[in-house]
Amino acid sequence: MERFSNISMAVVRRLPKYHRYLGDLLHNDIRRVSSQELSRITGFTASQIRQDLNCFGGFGQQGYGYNVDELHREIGNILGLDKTYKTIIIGAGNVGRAIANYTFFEESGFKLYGMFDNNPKKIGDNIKDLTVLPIDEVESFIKSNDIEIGILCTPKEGTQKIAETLVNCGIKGIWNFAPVDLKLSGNVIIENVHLSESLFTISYLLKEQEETLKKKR
Amino acid sequence: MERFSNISMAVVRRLPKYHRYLGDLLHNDIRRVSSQELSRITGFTASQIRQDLNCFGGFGQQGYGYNVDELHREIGNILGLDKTYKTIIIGAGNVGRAIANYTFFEESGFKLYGMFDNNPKKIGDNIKDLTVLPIDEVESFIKSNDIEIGILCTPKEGTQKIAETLVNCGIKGIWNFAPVDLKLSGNVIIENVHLSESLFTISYLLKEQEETLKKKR
DNA sequence: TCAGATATGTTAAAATTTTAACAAATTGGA
DNA sequence: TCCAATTTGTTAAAATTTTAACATATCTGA
Repeated sequence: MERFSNISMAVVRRLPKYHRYLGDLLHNDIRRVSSQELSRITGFTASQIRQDLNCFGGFGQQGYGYNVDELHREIGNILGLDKTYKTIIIGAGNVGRAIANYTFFEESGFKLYGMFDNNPKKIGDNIKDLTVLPIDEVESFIKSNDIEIGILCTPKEGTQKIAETLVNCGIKGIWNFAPVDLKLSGNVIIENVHLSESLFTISYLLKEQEETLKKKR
Repeated sequence: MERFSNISMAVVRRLPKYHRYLGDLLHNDIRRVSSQELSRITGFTASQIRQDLNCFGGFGQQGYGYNVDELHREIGNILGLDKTYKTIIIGAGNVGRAIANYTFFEESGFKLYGMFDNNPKKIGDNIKDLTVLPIDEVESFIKSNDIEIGILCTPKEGTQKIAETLVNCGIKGIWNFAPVDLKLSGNVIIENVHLSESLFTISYLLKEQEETLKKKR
């Protein structure tokens, strides 16, 4: 991924974990934490944690550590969790429905405004408090509702085309569950959840482990 | 992740992509491909592709390139796609149901043998051709059916405990959709799908991009 | 108030990952 | 048959990421 920022993706992908663990600490009324303790909890090295946090500023205090509440809030801000985002789901199949009903989604500031499908059997279905709309209406819907994020839960085939449509409508981010790598121009953010690749990785690791265990014997 | 193999996770995570793109080529009756062409398609550098493939053996031929069919098959074998795996799903909520109905899952050799939940309202539900069983029965079920992979679609709270149970029953791999990092001893493979972290990453990137665009103006 | 303990921010080193370079092998057309 | 073009496998360099080291600041208990 080509980006302008000097923060590496490796760091970015650790931020949500920090946020989650700090939330846990907060939940347990722990007010103060050192990088060493965070290391014990998260499994990252203390050095890495300090270095990561320092990308965004000195949140800690020498001799004391980090204030849990403050750090949790700061990372939340860095992650943009203070904002809310308007979203739609394309594809009202199993995955689309699961995301629609995923409570964490709205808890994190992502508000679902609409669901779309091209299958006449699904159009008109009620999912949560929404009615599935025909895909033809997606362009006008995005424009009139200022939708920022599109969630693609479509089968492989139509996905590239619909993604292009979304980008043309000015969508800013795409959460892609379809097993394709989208080729899109412009400044759109793409975040893939490639379940098939995740599965294949398990398959590989299981096979690898079996072979290593075999050799050890 | 600590592993015995000298193949890095970075390489492993690219293998499913190679496999997918080679499948596409095969589907289009393309018999031969160079690392340069693969680079164009996949977005990885030709150098990286050659280096990755060479971790597993010399599949290509100088002056010719790679035979698509052969390479596709070889990578499939490396990924262990020739095998089948017996799986169960824990948690018959939205995510659990989506996975159960995810056709790609069974196409890839993962056979779903059972679904479990602790909610009396869900126990007895029919999902696909399976009936949701009470979680108390999971131990005996795993042992008597030689289940190899457990798919955790449970809420945050109970997940660590149920994972420990699975490991004690001899499960080999866990596909974890719960927003927790499992702490497990032994040789069990853990593959996380942390949707919340994926969401937060989008949120971060959107905010970052907005700020960069603002500066440019 | 003082001194040892603690723990950050930061710089430097080590490790890993990616990219580049190129020799050697093969292809394919004249 | 021969030669230029192609393309791999492999080695070396560059870039990135992680880990270690340590000076400096703050805390805490006596």
